[in-house]
Amino acid sequence: MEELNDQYLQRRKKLDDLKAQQVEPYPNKFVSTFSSAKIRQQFGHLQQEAEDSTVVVLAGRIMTMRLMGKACFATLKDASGRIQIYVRKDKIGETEYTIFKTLDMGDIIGVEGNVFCTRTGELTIMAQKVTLLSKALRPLPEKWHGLKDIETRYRQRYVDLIANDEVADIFRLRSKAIKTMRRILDEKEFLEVETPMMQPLAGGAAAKPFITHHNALDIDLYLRIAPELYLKRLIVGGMERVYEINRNFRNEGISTRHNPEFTMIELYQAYADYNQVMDLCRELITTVVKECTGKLEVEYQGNTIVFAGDWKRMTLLEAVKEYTGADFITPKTLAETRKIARDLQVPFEDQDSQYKIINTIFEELVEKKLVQPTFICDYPTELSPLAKNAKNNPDIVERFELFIGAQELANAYSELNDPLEQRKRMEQQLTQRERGDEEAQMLDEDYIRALEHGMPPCGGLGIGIDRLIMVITNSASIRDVILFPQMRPEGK
RNA sequence: GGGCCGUUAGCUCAAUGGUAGAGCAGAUCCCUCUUAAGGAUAAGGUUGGAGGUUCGAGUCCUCUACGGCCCA
Repeated sequence: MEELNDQYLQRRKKLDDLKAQQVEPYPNKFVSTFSSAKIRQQFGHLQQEAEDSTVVVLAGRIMTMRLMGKACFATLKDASGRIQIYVRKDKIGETEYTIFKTLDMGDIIGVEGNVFCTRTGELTIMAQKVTLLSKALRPLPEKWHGLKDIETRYRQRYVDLIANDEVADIFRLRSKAIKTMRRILDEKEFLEVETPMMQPLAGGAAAKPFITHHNALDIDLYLRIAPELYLKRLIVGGMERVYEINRNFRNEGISTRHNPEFTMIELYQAYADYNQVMDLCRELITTVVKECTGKLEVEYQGNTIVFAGDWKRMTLLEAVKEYTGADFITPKTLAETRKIARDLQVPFEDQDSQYKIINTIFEELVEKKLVQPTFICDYPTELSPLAKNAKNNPDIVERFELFIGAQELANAYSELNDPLEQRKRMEQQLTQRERGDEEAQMLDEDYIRALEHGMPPCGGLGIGIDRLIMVITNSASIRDVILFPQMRPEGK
């Protein structure tokens, strides 16, 4: 345990004193009848110096105290907000007041009393009774500046939530966004399902997995990098419309946009193609933005993002041409492609194919410019082993990615349902894997067996929930929208 | 992985290479309409860690831990 400071010791002493006076510092339960928000709602009409005789019971954490001899104003914080209480010696009694005076900021108390409005117009509870519900042994951060230290905010999110009211707002919004998505999909008769997080093969995306071990079976298992292949097995099974909202795990770097575990919604709709999925994607996001922010415009990191109206749609090659000037719509040789990449100062490997280089150019130079909602379509087949070919071009698949605020928010395609083609693609991935591409996909024989039973034509979509929440809460870092972001362990 | 920046009291922040300070919080006292309450008094530090340079290091150098930003 870390060294104990004076304030901790002081509070420990107060704890002992309370026990000596037969005051239970950690009682089992407390029944409250009001929240701070409910009090504001029900008594907010009270004029200055007006009073209501209704008795309210409320619990919360003491955030500030203004002690004046025989009376004290304090601010309580509960899940719904803050409210002032007024504790007077002549109202609660001498012994009780003596105990009250020993309480500290950070302590959790219950208050019983009636509501009035002060001379200065602040809605306040006149306490008739105060009950200690939990003694806090550690001091609160500074009451005015809150907790600023970013490292402490992430490592000790509980302190962050106590000290900085706006933090909980972000997570309330996050919850609302997810509920909204569930509601929309439920209305469309999608079935919410849960598929394995621990998989014998990590499929469905190009990413490095975490590996764990099952002792009884004595096998290694992967934490999933995507639920895709399982959800599509359900489409084979006839579920027709399914979605899953849960964590994926990717064993990669940590940045303002990447956390090793992150939340995705993935959905699959039988008999749909990527164009229908595109409409659904837009509906989901605009509805979430509208219901969470009340508007269809969002300020994000200095830009105004407009969700109303049609969203820009362009092919990958069109986007590369528009934002870099490099024209691959007119076919180029590999040598010409390499030269263009060098001229644009985009790095590539000798074994990279032409489309891989074009994709790198896109990632390096184009993504950062896609601030307004933009659908990028028609990806190269070799980079999309689970997507169905475009009708007239075997090099291209029916796929789109959605970019908002210069980051990828969604990925979707018309799902490949030809088992023979799927086997060929997975075998190509295996070859790339053997050549050292750790992110190439694995060959999943059971998945191909499932396709061999016949999967209806199907559209699939994945939306990165964390990044969507970043946009609607104007958060610069993914850590601001994840309650407990991954951190290196504290060295002691 | 590379570059830059940061780490000082519980919290928020100061401090030309020359005695480590302030505000809040905490302690004691005064105070029954305060709201960053107010007034008085006293206290609170191994400056992230380990080395080094120097008469003298929070400050300069090296290493290291953790974090932030940018790049890959």
